[in-house]
Amino acid sequence: MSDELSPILRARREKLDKLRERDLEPFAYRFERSQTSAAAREAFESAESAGALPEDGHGAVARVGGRVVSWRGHGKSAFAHIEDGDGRIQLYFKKNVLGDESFDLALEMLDLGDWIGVAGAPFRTRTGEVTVRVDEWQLLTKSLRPLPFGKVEVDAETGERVVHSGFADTESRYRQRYADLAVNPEVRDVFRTRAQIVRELRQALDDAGFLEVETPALQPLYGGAAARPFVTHHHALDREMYLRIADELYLKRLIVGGYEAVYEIAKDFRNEGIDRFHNPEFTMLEFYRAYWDYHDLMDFTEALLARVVAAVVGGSRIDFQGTEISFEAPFGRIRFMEALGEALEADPATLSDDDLRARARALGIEDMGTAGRPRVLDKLFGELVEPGLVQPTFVMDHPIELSPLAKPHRTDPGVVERFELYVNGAELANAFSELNDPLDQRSRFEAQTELRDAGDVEAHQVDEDYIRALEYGLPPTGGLGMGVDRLVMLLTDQASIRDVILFPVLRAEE
RNA sequence: GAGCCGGUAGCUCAGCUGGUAGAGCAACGGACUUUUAAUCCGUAGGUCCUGGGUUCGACCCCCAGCCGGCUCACCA
Repeated sequence: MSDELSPILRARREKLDKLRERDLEPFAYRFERSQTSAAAREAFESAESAGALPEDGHGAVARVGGRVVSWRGHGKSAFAHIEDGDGRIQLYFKKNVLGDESFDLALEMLDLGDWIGVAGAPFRTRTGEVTVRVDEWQLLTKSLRPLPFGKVEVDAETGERVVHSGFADTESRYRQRYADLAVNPEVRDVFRTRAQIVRELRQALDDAGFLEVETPALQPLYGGAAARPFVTHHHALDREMYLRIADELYLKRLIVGGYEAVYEIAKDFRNEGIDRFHNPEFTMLEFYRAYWDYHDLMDFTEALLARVVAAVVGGSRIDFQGTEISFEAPFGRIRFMEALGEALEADPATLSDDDLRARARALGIEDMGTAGRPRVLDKLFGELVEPGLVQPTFVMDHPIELSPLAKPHRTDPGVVERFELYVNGAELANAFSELNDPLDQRSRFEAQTELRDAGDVEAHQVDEDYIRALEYGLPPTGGLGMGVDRLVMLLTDQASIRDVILFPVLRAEE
């Protein structure tokens, strides 16, 4: 930081110096806390309702710690709130209780943002708030930079918190997430819910007999999705390596190895654009189960999401940005070509490539000149059908060229046994009956190679080792990938992926 | 990558037709021993995102750039 401190920072440094001059340690080593703020309040209230409080109305002494988040001085007394992991509790500093020295020190030295520990007896103020009368206090950490606190107003009738002029600048909130979290408790709640969602997913899979595994994030070849990778270099091996874009091919190798059901919740990395649905690193759940096909996966996915939604929001319905979404099974199921045919009011199979391109152009889709037929179908689908898929819907049976790792449909030529789950017009999961014919897999990879040679940087590479694994024998297997961040967005009602990722990728600050 | 919007005090924001920057909160000093957006009196605080240009004069107009948001493009 700069050598010239702003006056506001200098004032705090001066307090720090004064504390040290008085041999008061501004950065303590520990604090013996007896209870959290919430526990202290509950203990007082239960004593109160049991009629167990002494004459003076004060409960048993509590030792609580936290960050000073508000301060209202009244001369020879002061009210403050501290906040800990459980919430806020009011403190009452009183000169004749603390003594002149301790009281004056608090007035002189304490700032919003400081961490303190206090010991004192809880009581109920005239206005009814459970409050700790501070008998002793101790500075735990001096804050040298003011946190961007707003003023919190609690509506007396509804009990709702209204924050006035808080910390709102999106850029600063993402860059300084620590400050965002420190002053916006509802942001902390989002990430608690995120942890709950991941925990629930994990438990559901464990309960269903899946084995949690870890596969390489650093890979010699990347695959399992169509995306540009991050490329890095291993010095000792002197070779290029890639950050994974998906776990898929490794997880299926494990099914070859004899595990019947595996899953992984991991970061994937894709070297692509950033917007409110995409962060370059994101969390993906993938699971694979022997003997299942994509119908089994759909049934399981419905149950999995129902369980998570029930655990997190307590029901089957959520409100997302003003839209009600129901996760009640069964989800809608539509077939890719049929849905597209309805939207086009014509059977896509009977339309020529030129017809399809003309339709795309009519919709304002550009750059369709070099795209192959499946690609055009995909674009048309994205434009015409996807936005309407608000309630959870499985889109089934995609064109084979779009799905190099999926098994051909058992009766319908030209398509594969695949589904994508759409919610609120966005893709949440992608799954298929896994292609387990190594000869077919090789020719699919080779078709990808042609796309690659034609300049498609996202086309698959040929993974010889993966084909070798398939040659040993992959049992019939169903596999699914789900974007965990997007699920968290839905269940926490956040419109941007950056609001469910603690430290989203941003450009350099300078 | 394109379009639109934004960047002014620590925070939230205002700033007219171009005339030399303001409020609330926070800070600092003072009053106040049950307040809670505490209140009252006073004080201080600015690289107006950066760099050019136009002008007697630029927070304001023009050009270029940086950063962020949204939309589009991209994206299994």
